[in-house]
Amino acid sequence: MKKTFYLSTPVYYVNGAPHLGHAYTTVAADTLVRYKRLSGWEVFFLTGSDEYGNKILRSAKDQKVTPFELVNKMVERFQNLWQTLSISYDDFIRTTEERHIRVVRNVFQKLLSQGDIYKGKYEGWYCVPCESFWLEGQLKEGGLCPECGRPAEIIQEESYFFRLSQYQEPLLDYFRQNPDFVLPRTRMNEVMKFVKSGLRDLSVTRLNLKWGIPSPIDEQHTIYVWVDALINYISALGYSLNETKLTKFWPANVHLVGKDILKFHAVIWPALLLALGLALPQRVFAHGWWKVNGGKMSKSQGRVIDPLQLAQDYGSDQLRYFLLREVPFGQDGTFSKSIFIKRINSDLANDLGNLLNRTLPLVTRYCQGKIPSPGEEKAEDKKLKEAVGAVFPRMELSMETLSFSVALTEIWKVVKLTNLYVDRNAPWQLTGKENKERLSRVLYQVLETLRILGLLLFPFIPPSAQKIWQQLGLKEDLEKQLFEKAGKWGGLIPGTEIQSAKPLFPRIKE
RNA sequence: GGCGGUGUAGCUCAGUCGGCUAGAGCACACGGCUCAUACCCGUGGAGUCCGGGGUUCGACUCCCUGCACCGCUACCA
Repeated sequence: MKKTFYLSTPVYYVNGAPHLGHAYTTVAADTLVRYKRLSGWEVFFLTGSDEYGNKILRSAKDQKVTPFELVNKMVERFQNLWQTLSISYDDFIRTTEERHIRVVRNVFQKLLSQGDIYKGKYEGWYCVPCESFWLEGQLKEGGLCPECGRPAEIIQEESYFFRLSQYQEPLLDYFRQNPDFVLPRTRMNEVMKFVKSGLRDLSVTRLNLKWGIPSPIDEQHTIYVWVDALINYISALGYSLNETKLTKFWPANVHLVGKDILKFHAVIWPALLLALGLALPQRVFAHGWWKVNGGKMSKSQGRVIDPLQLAQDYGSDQLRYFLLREVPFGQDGTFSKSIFIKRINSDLANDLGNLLNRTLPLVTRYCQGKIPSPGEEKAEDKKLKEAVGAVFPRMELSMETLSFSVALTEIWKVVKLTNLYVDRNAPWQLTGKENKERLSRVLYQVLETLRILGLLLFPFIPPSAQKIWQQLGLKEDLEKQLFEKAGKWGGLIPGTEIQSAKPLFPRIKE
């Protein structure tokens, strides 16, 4: 039986258009699952949309549409972006779907009946005009609402609570036994500290919120959006309805999240799972943010990057590559057009694209456009071949910890080495009859390396990798390959006709 | 305030157990090549390794201290 791999992105809150951060999480997720598929795993890759809550209600009012019309429109934009970015998700779950709502209500009911959810009173600062609760620390000086600036007041309301406090010790036990549960490590420390400092029970319903899932026994109370949203990870697998997929894929191998929503995934979600008697996910990975002009991305300050626009202007693989290569996954990064363009030109156009594009014409010219036969292997040939082979174990190591930039650096070492190999062996000088065999060997070496590079790069830049294969005359679908077979040196069959060279990554003029 | 982290070439960062002239990529300068997307290859310059003190035969690496910056400190999708 195949090993299974279940990876999720968050369900994205669709009160606005997707921005670079959404693209970042999803591209990273897609790359990881593509890598796993090539490694022979059976993958379930889930993404989706979170569609309830006050903010959406308000956005809808502002735009004079119904909330449902708003989220439908936004979901379409997200899905359109995913298609543009070659995102290969297996399922897209919307929290407004019946299959999700039923599960959320079942979960609520179960927790209620076993005493993990109880009825109590919630007390807090409340702004009446905004209909929002605030924490004391969030209020502006003088107890003013941070949103409208009017005074907030303390009110009490009935609410259902989840006994989060009960799970403090079990959570800590789990953390201690799985020190890599949260990555990067510094985030694990933060979570650990937070839990140690004491957990309070969590209010999991809101009164009079009209855009949400009503609790099963008390329709006045709407289930708190976070609880609703987190459950998507099991509702998509049919928890409490049809559990075939749940049995197969649960627990999740990785929940990929932005660092802003780490605690929900590393504390509240595991606690809910413990209460439900389900296994805990293996890993939660919190990645960093892209900063623009030195600050956090924000609409009000005009610091929003539209990933769709970038993909349309410069290419979707170019964007995928940049996001994963430029910054170590987990750290914050800086986005600017000029950094972006430099990276693309230097790595994709000059190093990789040009390698392919300088080699193919030689094959056309000296080998009648056909893959030559390898012939005798010299020491330097062997060196290149071994360097190519060495990438696989290194890549496995780095992908294990989601170190995409490291994996790409490893691949690029081979790209550079191959360019060097071409220079050293100068195939364009091996034109005489006496050199024919050597010429064949040299070109075969480079072409075969390019074939394997295509395979290695497929998780990162899928359509471009496929184009590399096409230009090499390969007709197979990269999606259906396995590292185990296709990663073996010698896959190119001499005599195969190559295609004419076409620049893969045109240089971008600044 | 508490806890955690960071401070290394112009820029972004690597530097495992403390050990010979501190590294990479990009940028810059010069040279080579001319198959190619004016590309690729080679050579080179520069760094008080945040400041101060200590341990040690020896510290970028360990300890103390000062400064600067960043993160977390629950109901913000």
